[in-house]
Amino acid sequence: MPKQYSPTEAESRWYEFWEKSGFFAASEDPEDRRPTYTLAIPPPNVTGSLHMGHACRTTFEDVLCRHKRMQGYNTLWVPGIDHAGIATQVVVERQLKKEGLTRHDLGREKFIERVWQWKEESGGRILQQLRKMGASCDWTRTKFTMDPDMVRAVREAFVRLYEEGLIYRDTRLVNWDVESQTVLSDLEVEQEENVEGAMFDFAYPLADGNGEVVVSTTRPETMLGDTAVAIHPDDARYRHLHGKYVRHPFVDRLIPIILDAELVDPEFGTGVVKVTPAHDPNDFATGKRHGLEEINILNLDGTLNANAGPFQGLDRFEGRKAVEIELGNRGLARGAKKHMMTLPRSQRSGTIVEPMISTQWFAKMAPLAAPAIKAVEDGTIQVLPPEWTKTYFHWLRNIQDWCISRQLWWGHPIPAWYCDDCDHVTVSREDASVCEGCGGASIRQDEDVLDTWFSSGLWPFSTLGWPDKTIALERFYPTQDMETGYDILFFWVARMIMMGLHFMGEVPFTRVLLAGLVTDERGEKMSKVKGNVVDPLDVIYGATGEELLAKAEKAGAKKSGLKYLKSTYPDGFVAYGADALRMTLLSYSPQSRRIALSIKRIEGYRNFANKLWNASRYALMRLEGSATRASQQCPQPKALANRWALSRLYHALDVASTGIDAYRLDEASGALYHFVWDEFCDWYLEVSKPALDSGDAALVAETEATLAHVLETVLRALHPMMPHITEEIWQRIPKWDGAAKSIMISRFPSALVDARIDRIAQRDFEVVQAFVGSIRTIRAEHDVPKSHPMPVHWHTSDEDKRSVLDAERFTIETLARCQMRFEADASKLDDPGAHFENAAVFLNPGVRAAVPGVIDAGKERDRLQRDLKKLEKELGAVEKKLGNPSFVDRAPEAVVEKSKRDASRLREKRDRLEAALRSL
RNA sequence: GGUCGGGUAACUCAGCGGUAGAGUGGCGCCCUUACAAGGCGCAGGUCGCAUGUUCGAAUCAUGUCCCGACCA
Repeated sequence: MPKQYSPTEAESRWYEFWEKSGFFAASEDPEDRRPTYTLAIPPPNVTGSLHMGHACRTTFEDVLCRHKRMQGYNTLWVPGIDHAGIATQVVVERQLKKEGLTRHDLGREKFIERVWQWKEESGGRILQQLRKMGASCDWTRTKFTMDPDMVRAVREAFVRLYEEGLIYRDTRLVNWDVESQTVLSDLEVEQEENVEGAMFDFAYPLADGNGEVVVSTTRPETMLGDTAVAIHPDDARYRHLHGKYVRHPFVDRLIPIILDAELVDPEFGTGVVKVTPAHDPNDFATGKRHGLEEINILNLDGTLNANAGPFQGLDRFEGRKAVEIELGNRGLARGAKKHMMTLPRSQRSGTIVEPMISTQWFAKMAPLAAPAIKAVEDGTIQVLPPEWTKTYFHWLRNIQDWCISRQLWWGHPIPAWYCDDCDHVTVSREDASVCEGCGGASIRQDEDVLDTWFSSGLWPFSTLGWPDKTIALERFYPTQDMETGYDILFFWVARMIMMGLHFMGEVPFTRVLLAGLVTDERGEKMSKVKGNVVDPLDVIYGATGEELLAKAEKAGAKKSGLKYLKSTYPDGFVAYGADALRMTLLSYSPQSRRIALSIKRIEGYRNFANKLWNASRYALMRLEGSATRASQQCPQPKALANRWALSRLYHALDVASTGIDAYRLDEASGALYHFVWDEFCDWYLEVSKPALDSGDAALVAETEATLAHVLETVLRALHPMMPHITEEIWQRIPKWDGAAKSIMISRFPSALVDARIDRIAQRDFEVVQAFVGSIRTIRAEHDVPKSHPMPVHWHTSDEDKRSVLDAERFTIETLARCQMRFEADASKLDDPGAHFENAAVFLNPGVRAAVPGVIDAGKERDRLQRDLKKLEKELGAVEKKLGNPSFVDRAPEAVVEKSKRDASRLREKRDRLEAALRSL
């Protein structure tokens, strides 16, 4: 085995082995009686390529799946991709543009063919990339939301909801994306806050020629669609205007002055509000209240239409300018001032969304939301971390109907047909050829498609074969966990719950696990423009600084972004490997909403992988030539270190299991990390050296057995988190007959079965550790070279400690490079200065010692005084506490007792330290 | 405007009523045959601020100041 572990080659080799061996596949065998564990992947976009968010999701999910699989569950992790309506259409349209074409040149059918062609060639490469993370998905069941069976499920769902009256068509004010030229749901509109804009004032002349009213707006062009001017009914200033009209300066229209207490805040601005029912949500509602005319002034591409009169044909922003200028020309402009505002932007295209009146399909949400609320309220579905339940409830309790139609070509067509001869709308599972209403044959299908999230909402059951009653559906629904980023709690999780409950009558999963968003190490959102995107594949396989820069530049990073990149990662990344990345992502608490990924941290876990690798090298070297093999039975050693190792293993396994079950993967991975590094490597392996070299056959045998056992067990425990390296090592470990072919299908260890708690061993070993530690400190502080022999005169009046230290003498002497001499005469240590020349002293609980001939008195005095100071501070705090009568009276007895014990221990130590100082 | 987070060592974070923790970084000594991607040791914090509850507060409550997210 080489000194350094190199992940790149090993990772792909083992991944291929697992996949080929069929270890990822879930079983539908009717004889298979194992309990199931199912998790549906949040399907990434077909246009997507792996980013840290995916890497994070994948790691968490893979840990959960591998853990359950190793625990004997029939585990199904359903993979798949989402057809991502707008995103995909944009990608293909961009491609066409390079050829000088638009989708309209091709026509709908050809365009869709083209999208499929693109999908086959370059879509879904993310599924390959997920494999690089080690994802143990059942790839044989990979689904795409546009697959024929998904299409059928979507149709079925649509038709049923329609039949139940939960889907309807209506004309209302919607969010229009002029760039993508489609409607958006409320969720797809993002509010950009604190944008500096202008509040423009202008006057409407009164129709009777007796004056004017001044109104304010941030969107002057909308005045072209004004159909009222509103004032507050109680506003004394404008009482004379009641019942009057103003005249529109550009289009021939008389506009009524209406009274509306809801819309108008008399304190704001002039207290007069222009009303544009067709282009503003509040005005729309006002229009409904007053029966106002709704005048649409925009074309679908955002240019002004014929209703804009002289301004027809101008783009909306040109129109704004032109209206301002023209109002100025006519002497109606009344000035403008800066105004901070919030702009609605399309999540997809980024363009400013225009409220527009349009006829669309909607899904009624309230009846679907009620059971979804209940499922979380009554605990059928558990949300972790639990803080999110409040957000979930808030959204569902205030939910608006969901606009589900989109004016795209790529997506699930809406299965509705309109008749030329009558008003009937035919909604049907099969493609319709005649009108259901009049039987006429001249019908045409709705041209719109469904919101992508509509098909995603069916994911947990559509992927299992719904609407058919398949074996898979029967067996694997409901699934257990849904793990995803909190950013799609509404988009997806809530909708899946609603759909699952509605169509299956059962929740789609019993736990929702929400993780934070991955950001750069400054906590800023990763973005191509900022140049701070860390590509998981670069982390896994390595990339030079130049490669990173070139990539960021190509992705459109700004200068400042490139500068940041250059200064933060000047040398790029070495190949850290997927396991190191996984461990890093796991180490962040799921409570935190931000995962500020730091390369340094990844490096730390790469080092951990290397540490594990070298520890294994050591163990394997020691086991070579021996008949000892790792066994499934926990050894029952007699030697202290071996018992201690098994006891610490117990603790680590216990925390790891509890952590995984509670979705505290940070705690689980942390426990194993610290066990491996701080206990197994730092102590146990060191202690095993003298034991294995002792020549004591019994000791050698039990140490070998323990060494093999602990290593093999901890590898299995680590496997869900670091699948590749654990397999690479595990395969080399001599094991029991009939061991599984792969660690991934072996049994996940349990503290009770595979380890052995031993409090006495822990207590005793701590004495050894403290002793060794004290000597090391003295050695380091006094610059005593390790070659220099260090006689240690020690004493204890505690029989247990005495026998531990005697028994472990050889171990301690090896670890601390010292010679232990028991000092029977305790008084010598009361005044070490009198009996030992230039002695350093240390005081461990119950054990005192002097190390002669090592010190510079001045340095030792400093050291002891430093210790004393620390000690006195501690003691002071405890004594103060004990001196407080109400503490002694009111605090629980155990706490008081502990404080008393602490106080006497500290006092004793202080006395001895003072004695040592005096005797210097 | 509403809701929810967060402000702990130089950095990134954990802890969330009983004497402040980790990783990274810093400093010193070591190329000791598992590992320099390492070992050993050391130094760093009045836990945003202010009040309160409590025998006891980083931890609970109230207020306040910053930062962030989501919703309107």
